[in-house]
Amino acid sequence: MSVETKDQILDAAERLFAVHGIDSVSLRTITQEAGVNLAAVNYHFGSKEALVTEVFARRVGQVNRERLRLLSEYEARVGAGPMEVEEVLRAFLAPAIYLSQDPERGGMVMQLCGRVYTESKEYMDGVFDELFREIIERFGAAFQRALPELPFREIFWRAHFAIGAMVHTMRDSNKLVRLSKGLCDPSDAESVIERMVQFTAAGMRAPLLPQFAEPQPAAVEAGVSS
Amino acid sequence: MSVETKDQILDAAERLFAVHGIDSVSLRTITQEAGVNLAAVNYHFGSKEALVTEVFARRVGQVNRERLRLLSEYEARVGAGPMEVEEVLRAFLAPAIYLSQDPERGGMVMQLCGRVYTESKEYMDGVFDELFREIIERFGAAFQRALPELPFREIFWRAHFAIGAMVHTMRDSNKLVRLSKGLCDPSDAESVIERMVQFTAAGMRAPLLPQFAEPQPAAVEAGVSS
DNA sequence: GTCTATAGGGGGATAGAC
DNA sequence: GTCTATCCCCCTATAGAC
Repeated sequence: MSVETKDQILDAAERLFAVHGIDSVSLRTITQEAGVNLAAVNYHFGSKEALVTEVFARRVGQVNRERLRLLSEYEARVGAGPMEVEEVLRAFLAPAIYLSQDPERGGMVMQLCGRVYTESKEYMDGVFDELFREIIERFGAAFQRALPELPFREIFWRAHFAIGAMVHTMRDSNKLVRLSKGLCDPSDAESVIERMVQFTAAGMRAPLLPQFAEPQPAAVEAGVSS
Repeated sequence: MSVETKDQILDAAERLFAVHGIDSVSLRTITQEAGVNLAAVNYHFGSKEALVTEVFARRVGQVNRERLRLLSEYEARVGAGPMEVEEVLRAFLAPAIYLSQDPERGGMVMQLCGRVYTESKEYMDGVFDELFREIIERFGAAFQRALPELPFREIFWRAHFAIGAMVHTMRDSNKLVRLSKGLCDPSDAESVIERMVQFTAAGMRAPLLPQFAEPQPAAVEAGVSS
């Protein structure tokens, strides 16, 4: 059936991209790994670029839906009360890291998701923006609510740093193990998530440096001077 | 002169790798950009892999020497006194970020250095380890001294997260500008460094979660029970 | 939908003249 | 040290039979 072939190609491509990177993997290798014919890629996807985009969109879409589900769940739980930045971060970070425990994929997905961010091509910018539009809106608002005193620009910067910590861990766990001579073990997703939440939450809460404070609104200054 | 040709190739390769990535850039493109003959690459470097390794080693070596210089300077300044984690982080982060102000390279180096970490190939593992051996030793000790209550494993994890924030910023400043719709401006290296030091220092100082505490050494337990 | 065969281009590396 | 010319490989994409 056609759906099977398409999925076999997607699965094989995902596996190979995760290990070797995008540019290094040829359609020949993918179709061989998938056990399908070379021409099937162009029949089902049209081009290698389109295949790459679908591989990434499939997994990122899945992760982002789970992120939004967790955030909605937390929003329902706190109601109108205050938000904890740890919980917002956990909703964002856990779905990506947690996939590494998927027994069917043996830790490959973590690397794959890391590559989504670091190797995304220009031709994917449109898809990428669309996949993250709602994420940015919803999580931006949640961070703003958890850290009301922080200018939005600083929230964006700090979220960017947090994403960097996440992506780097997803991509380069091999390097971490090697450089730490085995001291750090990234194979236990839950403890990775806890460490990451702890680190990034502290970073998000860091005091605001005066040079990055918002300029005072005119109304406030007027009130002081009058 | 031969040195000129070699450097022209290195410069052109660095510039092209920074923009397009390693696998996407051919030797033909590099030699064309450098204004030298195609065969010159194999004459001077032996292979594309060797060229790639030299491009990266040249820049990383330069950054790492500056890191060690700044750390030594700070160590001399504090003498036997306590160390501030901010200063250790600044010595590590600033040299990489600061290069983006190099007027001769117009911000390309930030991307290039980002790729050094995220696209380093297996064949570079040996060179990579050698380039970072002294960095890990010296900065590991400095962090341990600044955060004496933290188990070394946690220092390693947190430094890994900090490196992730750095690398992500170096590589993907375009995406940050685009997704933030211009709100975040990574072109001012000094304010990027300050934000990054602030974020990562807070993360490094985060309280130790009980499940990650070191098991008590036997001598201490013996002392308590006796 | 799936295959074979091939077009058509670009890649890294090298031999050998200068 | 530098060039030209070329070998031989692998790539994506597609035409056309089944």
